[in-house]
Amino acid sequence: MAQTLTIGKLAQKAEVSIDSIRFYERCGLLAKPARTEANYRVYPLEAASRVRFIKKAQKLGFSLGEIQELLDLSHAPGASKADIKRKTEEKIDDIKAKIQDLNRVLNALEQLDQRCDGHGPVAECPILKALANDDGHECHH
Amino acid sequence: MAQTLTIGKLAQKAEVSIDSIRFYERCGLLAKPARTEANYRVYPLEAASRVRFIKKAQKLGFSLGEIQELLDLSHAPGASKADIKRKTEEKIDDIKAKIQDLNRVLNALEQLDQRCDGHGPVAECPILKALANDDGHECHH
DNA sequence: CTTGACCTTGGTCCATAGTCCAGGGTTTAG
DNA sequence: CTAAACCCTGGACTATGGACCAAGGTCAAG
Repeated sequence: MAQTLTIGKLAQKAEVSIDSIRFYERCGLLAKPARTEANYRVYPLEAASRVRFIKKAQKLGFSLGEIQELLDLSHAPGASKADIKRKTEEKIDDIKAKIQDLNRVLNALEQLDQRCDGHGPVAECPILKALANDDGHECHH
Repeated sequence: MAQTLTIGKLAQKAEVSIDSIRFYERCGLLAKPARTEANYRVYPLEAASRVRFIKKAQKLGFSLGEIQELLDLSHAPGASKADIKRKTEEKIDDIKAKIQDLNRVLNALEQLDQRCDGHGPVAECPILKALANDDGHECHH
């Protein structure tokens, strides 16, 4: 019977909120669906796969804009696997760069943390001192 | 002569924008400064250290809200070094968690990437297929 | 005295990915 | 028939960290 889905059923099947589905539609990630007489959205069953595609790609670090590019490519007649692979590898590099940034920050924080024994009043805190001192900025007159 | 700074000079010394300084003031990170007759903000020289404190802490991953907590602690009479050390360690854990999340995403992306040889039309792309298939969702009827 | 550089307030706007709400109409179960 | 559960639109709101704007006042150099 249910060859089609209402927005609520689709949301349930794809495990997202109704609002998200309307949002994806506004962004162009989801095609505008057919409507009933009463102006209700009517989705084919395959719409659930599409929404889950979006969710999975999001979990892999792709933004909605990037996901749209992936979906566009997947329908483009001239597109090749290399195009998708390239986008994947760009994202990989992207994430590696973020990890490196975070590792640098982590190292800096750990070094500060080691300098502080955690005993005594805040006035002598080496962490605060490190943040407060003006290394390399005050002597350019 | 210049025992004090205008907002423009302060911004220049601390290497931030004028807008940032006003923004920090609105957020309570920077005390409201004295004013001239003409209603210009007048800062003591030490204000530059304070602004640079904010910038450095930001580079270490602290949000403005967290920085305000650090600054509050640094002036609280009962605060101890342990309080600062604790906040630092919380941030360390925070960043470690982010790195782990990113590493998980990275692994998943790299596995997908390896599955694709990069040759041929997009229709057979294993990456898109992996995102499109409905593992573990379609069979609960 | 005029020009340009600086300062003021209060407000809007950006990206991101939605959430929530009001004020309607519709459909379904009892 | 009625109440609950569903659907519609459009707009406002969330957090973050500012950037940018208009329209005006002020200050220093030439």
